[in-house]
Amino acid sequence: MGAPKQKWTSEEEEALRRGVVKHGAGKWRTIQKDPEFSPVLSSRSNIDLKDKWRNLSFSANGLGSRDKIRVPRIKGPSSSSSPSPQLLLLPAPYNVAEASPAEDPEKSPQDDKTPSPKYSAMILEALAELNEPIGSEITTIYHYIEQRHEVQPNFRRLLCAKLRRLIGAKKVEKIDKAYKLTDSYAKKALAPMKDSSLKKKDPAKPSKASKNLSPGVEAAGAAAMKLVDAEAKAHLAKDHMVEAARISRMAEDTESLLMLATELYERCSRGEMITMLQVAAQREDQTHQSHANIRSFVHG
DNA sequence: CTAGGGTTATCT
DNA sequence: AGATAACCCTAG
Repeated sequence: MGAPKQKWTSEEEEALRRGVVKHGAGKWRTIQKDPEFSPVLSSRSNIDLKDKWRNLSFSANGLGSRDKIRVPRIKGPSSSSSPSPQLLLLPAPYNVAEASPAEDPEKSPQDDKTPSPKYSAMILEALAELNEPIGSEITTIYHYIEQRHEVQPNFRRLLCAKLRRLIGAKKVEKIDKAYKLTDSYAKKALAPMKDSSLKKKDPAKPSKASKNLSPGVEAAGAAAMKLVDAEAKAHLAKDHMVEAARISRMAEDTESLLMLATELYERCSRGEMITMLQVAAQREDQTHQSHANIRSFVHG
């Protein structure tokens, strides 16, 4: 079968564009059947057209400009004056004007701690944090990382490749559609926590901030946490909660913390996510009133 | 049949 | 390793 990979030719690409202009995006079968483009696109299936158009769209508006989220209209409908046959080729992704490598004062070569986001680390951490015995679905991992770090629109595709690489490195195991840390790697990851207390690689690590919480508070918090975690947006909530706690630095106050959890719980129950800054702000504003509410919540 | 998620191959 | 393009699979 030797069909290594069939790259799209300029003719095919243009035929596709014209087809979309003529019939509209989504009518792949129609375009492919149209005698006008049929000869050129004979070796392409309707699905191929769709996929190609998707790639084209992402490249066109993914990085350069996000004005039009979809359908990069090539030409106006009544343009019969100057066809300009080959000016249709897209200028490809406009890289967001990367600064010249000549000077970069803020970048010190010696500081190699975080040269780049390091996707591998993010994935590994996500997997470790999720810690699902059956493994984590790729979309779950994606969402987890998405809220933790700002990612690009093509990150999803990247994730796939990354995962595959990690599997090759025996760090990750794939079970059906789920990904999980390999046993050996998990051990290795947990082992070095014996004497390396100076590990401040990630100061924003959640861990357990609660120390002297009263039973009631702890239970309520755990309950809220659990419930939230069950939802799809759980990762978001969890992390944001921790973040908020950090920002406010009033986490020591058990009631404050509970209040946060309550807020989160209520919001999440309604199905939407909110920015923690808002919650934090609200919290400060209505601290006094909240205490009463919290008590009611705990007892009721 | 189409839309979208997921996978593999190939190029920087 | 990061990114992109082509390809495959499945739900609606």
